[in-house]
Amino acid sequence: MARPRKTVTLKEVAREAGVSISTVSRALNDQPFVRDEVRDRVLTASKALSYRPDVAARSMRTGTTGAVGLVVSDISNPLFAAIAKAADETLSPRGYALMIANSSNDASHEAELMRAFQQRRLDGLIIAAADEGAAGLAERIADFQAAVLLDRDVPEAQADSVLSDHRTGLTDALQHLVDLGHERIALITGTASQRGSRVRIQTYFDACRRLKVACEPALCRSEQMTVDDGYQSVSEVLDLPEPPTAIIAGNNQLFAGLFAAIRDRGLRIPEDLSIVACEETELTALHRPPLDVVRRDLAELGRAAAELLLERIDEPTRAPRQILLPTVFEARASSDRPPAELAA
Amino acid sequence: MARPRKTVTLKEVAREAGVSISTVSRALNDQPFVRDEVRDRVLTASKALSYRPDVAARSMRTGTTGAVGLVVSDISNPLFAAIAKAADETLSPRGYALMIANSSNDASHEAELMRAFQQRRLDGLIIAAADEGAAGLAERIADFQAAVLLDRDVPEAQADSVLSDHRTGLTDALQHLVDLGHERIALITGTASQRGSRVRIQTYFDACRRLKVACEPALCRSEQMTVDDGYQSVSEVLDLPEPPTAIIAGNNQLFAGLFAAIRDRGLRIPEDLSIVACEETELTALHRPPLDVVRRDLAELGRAAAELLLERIDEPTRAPRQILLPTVFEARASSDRPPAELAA
DNA sequence: GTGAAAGCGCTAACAC
DNA sequence: GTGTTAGCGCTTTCAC
Repeated sequence: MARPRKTVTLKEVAREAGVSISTVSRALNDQPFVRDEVRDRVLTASKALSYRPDVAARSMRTGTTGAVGLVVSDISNPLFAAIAKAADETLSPRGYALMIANSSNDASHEAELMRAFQQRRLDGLIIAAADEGAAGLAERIADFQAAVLLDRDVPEAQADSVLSDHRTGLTDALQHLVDLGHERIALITGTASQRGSRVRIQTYFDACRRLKVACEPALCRSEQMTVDDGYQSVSEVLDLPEPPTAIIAGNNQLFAGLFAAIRDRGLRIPEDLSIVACEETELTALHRPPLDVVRRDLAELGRAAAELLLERIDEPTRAPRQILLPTVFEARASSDRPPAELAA
Repeated sequence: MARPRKTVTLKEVAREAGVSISTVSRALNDQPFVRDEVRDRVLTASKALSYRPDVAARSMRTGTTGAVGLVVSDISNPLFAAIAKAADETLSPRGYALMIANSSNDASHEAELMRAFQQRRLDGLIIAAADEGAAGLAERIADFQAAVLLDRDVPEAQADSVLSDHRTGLTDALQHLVDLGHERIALITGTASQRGSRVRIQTYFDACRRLKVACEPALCRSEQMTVDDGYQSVSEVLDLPEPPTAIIAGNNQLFAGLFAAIRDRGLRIPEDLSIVACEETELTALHRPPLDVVRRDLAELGRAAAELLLERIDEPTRAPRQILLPTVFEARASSDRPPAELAA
């Protein structure tokens, strides 16, 4: 079972440098009370043998590992890449390595991944949990010395969090559509077990009621978040006796499904149907006509999460903090007056 | 410095169960020679205290960590997500956790990440190196007990590798364009320090020569691989005295740049210009008209890499193996006869 | 300033 | 079958 390791240890460096193990340790860790001459000798020996400290052994003594984890619910979502990149760029100058794991939106796999990270004694965790209501999630989060929730709401976990203000962007989008004359607007969004979708649903009903437009449950779909789900939901909504004249997709996967569905039906944008995407992607950025979008700064999200985590690691007892980042609606050319008005 | 860890140890479980530490270890690791009654007692105690083994301590003894690393050159490339997912799905049933890290195509950051993984004594590494020619890369790879290269060529590393047969798909694409009557075809591809681009360049010149069409260096661009690079290269190629009538983009980022450039110039596809993308993405899949594409099975790539790695871990001395996976050209509707012929 | 030695949590000989 | 014990490589008292 035990696999051999041809690893250079402190002991060998010590022998090479002609000093004791503890002196090597001190010299290598920039501690005081080492003569410069000795320090040089140690450094030379260490370099010569290409010594690499064993993190496992060190962390057994110190309790720290210099690594933090990122668990994302869906790695195939390109948005996450921007977040991971920004987090990495914040953490790595501070000496932390970022380890990413993917739950594929499966709460039980996610639990396993968290356990794997926890057993590796990572110094912290940034997590976009698949299901905020999963049994034991708060405890699993609390197992970490430091944890930051990524646009998730798990009150019992008492963790720091970075949240997007989905309400503002979506409200502006709805206002824009209503201003154009739309009275039946559909929202296709993801599972209510994630904060983003929950807020969108709430916002949708609030705004529709306030703006005095159709506010029917049939026009607001909350499903899983795959492309296929989006396709299916859009199809059903368009088959309603009174179909909507505008559709908002709550995330990029659903938007891809929406896009495919209207393409397959031969609908023109925006003449036959107005559409709005939440999240900027390659598709929304490059399409002609330009597509209306509710954007947010994902790099800022990742950066803020990483910074919150670092602060928490430094100061474990501080009260949990939330950071709320804006979303912005950007009108482009995928919305227009509703078809009935256009015909008139 | 030392951060306290409120961790349940074997010792405490042993006390709780009223047995010795080693018995607990045996019981928990499904080893023989433990009475069922005792095993049950241990399991109960372990559960009651919610004992979690310390991977660092264990790995210090066994030399294994149960974790493997994946280093990608660009996490913002959605293709990698499919690979990572497939690799994860192969590894996790076998008890391995996959840790992903992103080099952002920066060879020195990549070296750091590899060091971080190596110091954590990961059992293996799957890597899509940013620069095949980076100094010391082969040594860094050899530092790992097991390593698999992902579509990269680093002969000195003597590692296993999973490669895509870029030649076949691209050759078929070129043949298709030439059959349509194109005589000036441009290739926009990435840095020659990665196998994929190198093969494409070679294939391009080989095929153009064989097919007796224009084969000028000015039509073959090898740059970095960002969207902006693609945009820039395409612009330059289209500004040539004799511009191409068809353009092939060597990856999805470059394709996005290509797409943006022709959109900004108001060129119609395929009437004004024929285009082919390497790699299927949201954009190529959803666009109207459907876009010609050179596809490959990314999940298979990830799966094969993971399997190769597992085999290597089990059998460290085996001779290195390569697996070559196909690419397929799929003609859709973004290629047509060249503009001159269409006008005729 | 430097070395000797303890011990982090665990597994694997080796006793019994 | 079960307990005792010796380290894995490292940091950190504590002597000197």
